Amino acid sequence: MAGVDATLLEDLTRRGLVNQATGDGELEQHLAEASRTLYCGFDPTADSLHIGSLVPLLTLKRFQAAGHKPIALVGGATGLIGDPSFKAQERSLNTPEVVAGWVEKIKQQVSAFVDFDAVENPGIVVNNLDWTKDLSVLDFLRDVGKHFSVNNMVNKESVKQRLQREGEGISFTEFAYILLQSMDFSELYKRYQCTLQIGGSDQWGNITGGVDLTRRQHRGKVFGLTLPLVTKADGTKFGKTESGTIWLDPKRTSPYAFYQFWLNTADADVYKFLRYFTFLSVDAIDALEKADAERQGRPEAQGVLAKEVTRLVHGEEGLQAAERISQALFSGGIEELSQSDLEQLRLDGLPSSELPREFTAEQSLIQLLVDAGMAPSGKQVKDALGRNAVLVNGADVGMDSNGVPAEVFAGGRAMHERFYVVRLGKKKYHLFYRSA
RNA sequence: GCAGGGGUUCCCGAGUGGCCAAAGGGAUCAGACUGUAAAUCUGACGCGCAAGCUUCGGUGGUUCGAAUCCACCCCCCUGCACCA
Repeated sequence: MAGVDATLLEDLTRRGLVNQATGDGELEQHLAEASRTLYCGFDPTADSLHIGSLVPLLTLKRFQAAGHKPIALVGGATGLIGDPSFKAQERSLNTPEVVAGWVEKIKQQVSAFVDFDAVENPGIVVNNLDWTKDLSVLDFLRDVGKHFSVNNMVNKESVKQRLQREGEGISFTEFAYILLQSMDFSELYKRYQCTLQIGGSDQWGNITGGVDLTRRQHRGKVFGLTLPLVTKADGTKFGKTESGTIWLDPKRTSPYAFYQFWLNTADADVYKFLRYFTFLSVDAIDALEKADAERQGRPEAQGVLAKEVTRLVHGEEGLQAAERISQALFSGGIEELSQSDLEQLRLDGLPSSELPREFTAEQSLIQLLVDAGMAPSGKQVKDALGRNAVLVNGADVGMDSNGVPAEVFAGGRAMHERFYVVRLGKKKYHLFYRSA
């Protein structure tokens, strides 16, 4: 057996990645002794994971790097039910076809973080639908249900608000979710000698359920470890921006937008995020923090964070593209961009739209920008226009230009005959062009 | 099924006949200041450039006028009953 890195848990702790663990410290020894198999589940609630899943995903990777065997479980079954943990309300069910489609997408996504070819400790991806789809209700109730105490389940913190809070209830379906997830752990223990489940802190109840079930069904000693919920210092929700959730799928969130998201991390959060989301050593991160503190002005940490995480998720190419765009837009001189630079930015994922040859009478500048997705409502564009916050190829456009888009996008004002870089506010860019 | 409580603009939450596109807070957007920060201040925040238009679970009604009153319906919560 290849050696395992016995300091893994210590490193995780230093990173602040350990929220809770079962087993009174026995886990550390368990992991230090031998290469273990562990798993983490990802339910398909959309066709892509978002950055909320990044912490567990990367943690799986950390375990593998330390010599353990990771299993990424995609919840083809659990996704059909819906995890009630700490959810304020019952969710509507998705059809089996839809969930099955999502499962495939999530499988692929997850696969990027697990090394299947490691000789000693290859990872695998499984789907819990495989061992639940043919299970009969009676078998389920007798073999699994019998091990659960409703009294116990009712006392779980994760469903408390649904049980007590006025205005919301919980269906039996969601209430039974924990049985399914617990079954997964027990099943993986049986099939792969999986002895550790990791997950977000909201998964504690489900994880301990699995630990108990494994013991009851197989007299197996298994462990659970939860990771902290990612929070921001200002109290707002992590992973959301003006334009919505940050997804891992480049079709939903371009590498550029992804990169920008991390680059905009608040100082108060950035070092914590570096520990959570990168593989840089804690010492290196501490050193960076110290250097930033000593230097006046802008810290380097955000740049490092954006670079590292974008590379992890979108690869070197995605990172290059993101950096090219960011460089071009924010480090001055858009007017110096060559025609091929502009073309490249478009390919790199800078939001862009084609302009019509002729403008109709109804087309106002405001409407054009709204249609391009630069703002959700015309009011915002109007506000920006009124404050000279709209720039076309570097020159600001006032409210009086609203009615005359043909003038704003006149051929003579184009870059290389056909490009217009429009900036709204400080950070929102959009490339308008006419086909060549 | 019965009784009681409730469904308001992204969220929380005021509003119980006109002064309501609807208080306040949060989130969000823009401006100033900055570091593409934070904090702070300013403006915006249903839709529409505007005139204006469409909202307060749904449908009808009363009224000059309804988020506010009435009727019916839908949904949620709590308790009781039913299941026994």
